[in-house]
Amino acid sequence: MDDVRISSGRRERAKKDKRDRIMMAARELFPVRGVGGVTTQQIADLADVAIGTLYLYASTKAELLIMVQNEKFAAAIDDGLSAAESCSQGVLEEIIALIRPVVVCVREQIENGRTYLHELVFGDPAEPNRREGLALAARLEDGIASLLTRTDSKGTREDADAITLARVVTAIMHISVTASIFLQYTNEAVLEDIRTQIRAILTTHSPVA
Amino acid sequence: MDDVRISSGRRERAKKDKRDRIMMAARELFPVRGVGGVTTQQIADLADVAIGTLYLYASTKAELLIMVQNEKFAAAIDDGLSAAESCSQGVLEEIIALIRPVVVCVREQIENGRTYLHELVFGDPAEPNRREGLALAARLEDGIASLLTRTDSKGTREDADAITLARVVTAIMHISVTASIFLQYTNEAVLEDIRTQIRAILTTHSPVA
DNA sequence: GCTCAATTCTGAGCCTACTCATAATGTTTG
DNA sequence: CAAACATTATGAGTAGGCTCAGAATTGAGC
Repeated sequence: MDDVRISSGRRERAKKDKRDRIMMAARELFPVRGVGGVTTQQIADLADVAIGTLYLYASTKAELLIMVQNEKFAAAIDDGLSAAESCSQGVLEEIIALIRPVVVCVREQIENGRTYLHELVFGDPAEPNRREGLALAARLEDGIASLLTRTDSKGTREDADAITLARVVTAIMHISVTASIFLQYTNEAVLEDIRTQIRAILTTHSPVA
Repeated sequence: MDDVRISSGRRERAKKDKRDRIMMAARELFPVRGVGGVTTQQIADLADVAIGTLYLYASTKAELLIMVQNEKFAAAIDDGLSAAESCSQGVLEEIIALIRPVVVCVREQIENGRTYLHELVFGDPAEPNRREGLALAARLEDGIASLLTRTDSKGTREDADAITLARVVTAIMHISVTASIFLQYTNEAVLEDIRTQIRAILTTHSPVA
């Protein structure tokens, strides 16, 4: 897939097999015990590979988590995009509709969710899975941006502004989902809080001088 | 200070001494090598206490970092507050003036800075030093909020909105300073990026429906 | 089939944050 | 002053993420 040499069948198949087993093991263990409750050794054992091998396929425990969470994240974004589609209660609610599945998904196993978000933002953007996760985040941001441009049919807002505002919305969401203070909140309470912030940034008209 | 019993001198003094030595050791080592480049053992050695003792005074390595960074953070906020005071180029620039020292301070040793911010937001808010750090963050947010209310002499904006917007500004700053993508940027580039985002949220007027 | 190089796998071992049973030190009481 | 109690200090030990020197496997050339 990424090498010029015609790599022989057996090898490739064995590698794919291992990769799959590792992914499956991670997919099974992380949700149940949480990142902190699983050791890489346990994942290696369940995948039936040596610990060293595990680290041949994922350079980091976080990378492993990202692999797993990317799938859920992607699904949530898809849900959000179509939910936003069939929602005509104004930009604010459209954005919320888009965001809701993501917030719910991240908070479903909050430990994994917040670690995931943190690792995406904080970790090495070169690592392949992180790249993919960042691409997903970009997809989300684009979705928000297009909601902002579309509804603004009066032509008041520039496209650049929409993108910028989308970034801000993302930042708001990130903090509201990640910060410890909100851990005890219900999903709806968090969403309400996010709604308040988005409303504020969409309403403002200031003398920016 | 926090106990009813009249605790006798020697004990108290010894404790204060140790606390001070630990603080000094952390203050000396973290900036030079970065959080990741220092072991708790090294700090304990320099402070001339056993490793176990270290953990009697700081429950975590992160706590230790927070202790040290809180001081810098506090100073930066003070700088920012007075800079914002003597700046009359409109809200936007006032906010930037307020924020600039904080951004600079956090990015001075970026590893420590971003770890600090993350630990503040992510860690257990009950731990004493984190409490203090969060109080500092609140101080910053209040500063921003009051800039927003003050300049808005037309009475357009509610106080509640100002506080909400201040939270948003904080979120923007947090991400722009923490995310790996911005690591290579210069301080001014980061500030320019933050400026763009704040301008966007202050300019918008949308049909919120 | 056999040799040799390239690739992949392995797990003992390293590093470091953090704990906890025990020792040392200080304080109060008789 | 000694005994009894309370507080604080100690560092060997534990746990878990991650590495790396060597073993095992595979495919190519003959």
